[in-house]
Amino acid sequence: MDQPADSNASDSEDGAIRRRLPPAERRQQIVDVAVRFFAEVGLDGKTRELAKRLGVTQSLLFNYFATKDDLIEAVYEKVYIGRLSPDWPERLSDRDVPLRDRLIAFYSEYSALIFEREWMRIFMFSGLAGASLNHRYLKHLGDVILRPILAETDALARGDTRPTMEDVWNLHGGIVYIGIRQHIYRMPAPEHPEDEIARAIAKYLQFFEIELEN
Amino acid sequence: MDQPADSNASDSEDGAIRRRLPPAERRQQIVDVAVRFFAEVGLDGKTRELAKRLGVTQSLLFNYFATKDDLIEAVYEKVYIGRLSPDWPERLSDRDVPLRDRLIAFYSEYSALIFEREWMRIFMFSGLAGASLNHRYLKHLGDVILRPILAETDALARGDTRPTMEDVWNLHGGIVYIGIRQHIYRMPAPEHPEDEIARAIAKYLQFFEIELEN
DNA sequence: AATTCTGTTGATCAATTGATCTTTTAATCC
DNA sequence: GGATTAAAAGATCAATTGATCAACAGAATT
Repeated sequence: MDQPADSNASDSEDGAIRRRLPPAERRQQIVDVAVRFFAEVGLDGKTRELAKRLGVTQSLLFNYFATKDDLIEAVYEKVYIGRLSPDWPERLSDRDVPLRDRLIAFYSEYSALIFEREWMRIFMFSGLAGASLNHRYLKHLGDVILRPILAETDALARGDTRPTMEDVWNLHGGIVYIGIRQHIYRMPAPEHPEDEIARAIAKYLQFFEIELEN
Repeated sequence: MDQPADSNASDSEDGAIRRRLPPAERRQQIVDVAVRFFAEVGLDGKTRELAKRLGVTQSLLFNYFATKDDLIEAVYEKVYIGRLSPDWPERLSDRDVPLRDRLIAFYSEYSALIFEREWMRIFMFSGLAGASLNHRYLKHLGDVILRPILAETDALARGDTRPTMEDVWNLHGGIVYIGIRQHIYRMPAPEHPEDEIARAIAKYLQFFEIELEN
């Protein structure tokens, strides 16, 4: 029932037994499972249940993380790290490409990253808990993504109403809310989020009378 | 320090001592404080800390609620009940008033209700916990508010792109996201949310080429 | 094959937590 | 003013929880 009698216990790609992993690998495995676990049940999830999911003793966790908070910190980092690739500021500012295309390119890629249950929920849990990483992330997002979007919009806006930072937050929020509905509230998702993203962007650009070719 | 020696301990409007309240009043007081408490620390907040805030013994809570879950259920109800006044469907459908005015009226009133820390956070906590009240609320919102908005928009839209339910969710999400930023992520809020709401609505209507007077 | 090394287990601790129950005491009734 | 009622306190239970530590066992080394 448990596992075929494989004399060598430490292989079997994603099997169950494999005891005695090298530390780096075990640590990574713990963090991977912890991300899914805490994303599902919240940061108050119990170490014993996490250990059960890992097929491992609860005490083993404390060989790799001094405290539960340390483990959660590792979960944060695993989830937050690399979520915003560093070349987006310049790609968003590349005026050889129409702004609409830049925005669609960004939000298509970005939404593929964040419309993901683990990210979305851990981001929300950590936000509610007031985690500093959350604040830093949002500040970074504002500085590095939304502010350039505002600058580009402002450069192209033709109407008499100038775009503001709040306009960009509104665009952003409307898009992110798709993921919130799906993963936080577990409501049915739109079939083609890309289409909704494109529409949101069109709405945004049209408001400032920015033509498609600019 | 604690309280002037008021021989009758049970008055003093919002003072500290007043022991021995009538049950209905005590129950209400517990729920009121519990709403603020759980909104702040999450639904895993401990009964002992809640009791301390009430200036009451922990065991007293269980004289009014059989279990902690019962208390949380009471918190849900207190927070959810009456959040959507029942006359909005017709007010949103009153074509004697320009759609823009109807939308602004609704979202001004609605945002005043939901841009509130307790509501926003408990809604999010309960959403993450998968509470059924949360699902019911969102379904209700969709049926009773967003669907009429869609119908009204569709009746007035002049362009060749027809509005969809996702467009309405996008409008809604963009507005709600203001509150999420403020109360979940604790970011600085826009000074005049009403202005941002009006702008979001303008964006929405303009996309479907709906004039201000319609 | 024996030895060493270390990843992992199992037992256990102390603090915490939801919940129960007896006792106390403030308010009401006669 | 003393008796009665029930709201609240206080003590306590059993289960849970994060964390510790000695003992075990799988793999590498010699």
